[in-house]
Amino acid sequence: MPAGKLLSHIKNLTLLSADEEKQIEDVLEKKTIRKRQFLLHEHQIAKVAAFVISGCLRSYSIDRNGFEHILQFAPENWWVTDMYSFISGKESYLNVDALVDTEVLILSREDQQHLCGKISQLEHYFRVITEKALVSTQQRLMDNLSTTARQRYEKFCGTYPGLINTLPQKLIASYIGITPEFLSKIRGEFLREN
Amino acid sequence: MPAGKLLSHIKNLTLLSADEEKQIEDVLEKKTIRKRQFLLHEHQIAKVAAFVISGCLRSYSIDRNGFEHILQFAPENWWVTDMYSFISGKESYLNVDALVDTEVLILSREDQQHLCGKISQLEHYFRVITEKALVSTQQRLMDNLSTTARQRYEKFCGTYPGLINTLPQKLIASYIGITPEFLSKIRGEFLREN
DNA sequence: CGCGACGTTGATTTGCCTCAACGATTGTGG
DNA sequence: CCACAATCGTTGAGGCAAATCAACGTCGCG
Repeated sequence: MPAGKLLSHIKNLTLLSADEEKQIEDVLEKKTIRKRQFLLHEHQIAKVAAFVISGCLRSYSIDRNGFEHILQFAPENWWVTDMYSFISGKESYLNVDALVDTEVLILSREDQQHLCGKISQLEHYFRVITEKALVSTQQRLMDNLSTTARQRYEKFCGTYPGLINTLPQKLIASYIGITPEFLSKIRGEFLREN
Repeated sequence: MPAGKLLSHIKNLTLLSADEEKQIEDVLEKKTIRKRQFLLHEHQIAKVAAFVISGCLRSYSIDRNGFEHILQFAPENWWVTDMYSFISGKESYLNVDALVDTEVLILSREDQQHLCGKISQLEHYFRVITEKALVSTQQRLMDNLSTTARQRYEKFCGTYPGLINTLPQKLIASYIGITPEFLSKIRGEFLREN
């Protein structure tokens, strides 16, 4: 039952009847994305969103100078897509690829909209998780406006202790918005203090 | 009929019966917020959100050095609150105040949740506008990670041509994440080029 | 009128970037 | 299973975008 993890995730926030569960399961497609493979390329249309069952994806953009900026890591139990493209139907500006071999459930925007019209608990679920995503993006934005690179790194360590030792530092640097070299220097200081 | 603007806004995205409109109107409270008055102070609990009928609010945080960082301007037809506090019930970290005399409709989280349970079109409305808010916050975050102050200023001018000549430059600087002095210098260059 | 916020401008400082060189680690083809 | 390339992390020298600090003119408002 590959959809089990997602159904549990939904049922943490609301209730579903057995019939509703079945309707949801029926539209989901399980998929494996191998390390370095893409779920979505920029300039494509993001017709689907992915729920991560195991592994880890990331979404990122590439700026005009060729630098990557990571918007989101998506480990177990996270959704990921290019939300802009997903809701507008226009070209995405994000890439989504796998940091390790990853299993996901695929849900198309079309199926999502259709099901949300039929199952009000599902619409509730998506409203609530979108609200949470908004809050965390807002807080990250405010952090970027008000704190130094070092403070952001310390906060990242506190918030994602699990990812620290898994991810290449390159990716952490990209997420907190600095160069890998500068992150290395911050960590240097850091160690020297203890 | 003070709720007219909000009902129109909802009906741009979905359909409402006359009875549903009435239920919504019944829980809304109209309020006037004079220039420099607060809708919400940090460390309070954000029990309500506000929909702006006329005027303009802003939400902002104050960092440990006493500097303000503007998260959002809320002109006509925008919602504003401290989303973090609104959904979690915990202490807010944002302030919301009025830049000019402003008329708003007040909706409590309690009423919102209750009505969304009864009127599925309303839940749909809030899901959709939350998705849009998420997209615009994500794009602003990516801009802050990948562009220079000058590019952000030019983009701001393009995106909010209406606000440029209304707002003190101080506030624009705070929104794009630079000091007022540096914004002044950018504008200096800018003028000298034309 | 006079005070206090605002915008401007210049001198100096600083946080972070750029570029370059070097080991260490990973991974890959033979 | 090894040799070699590619990628990653570290370190240092130098540079640049933006912050800081300070002085000054202007304007709106009590």
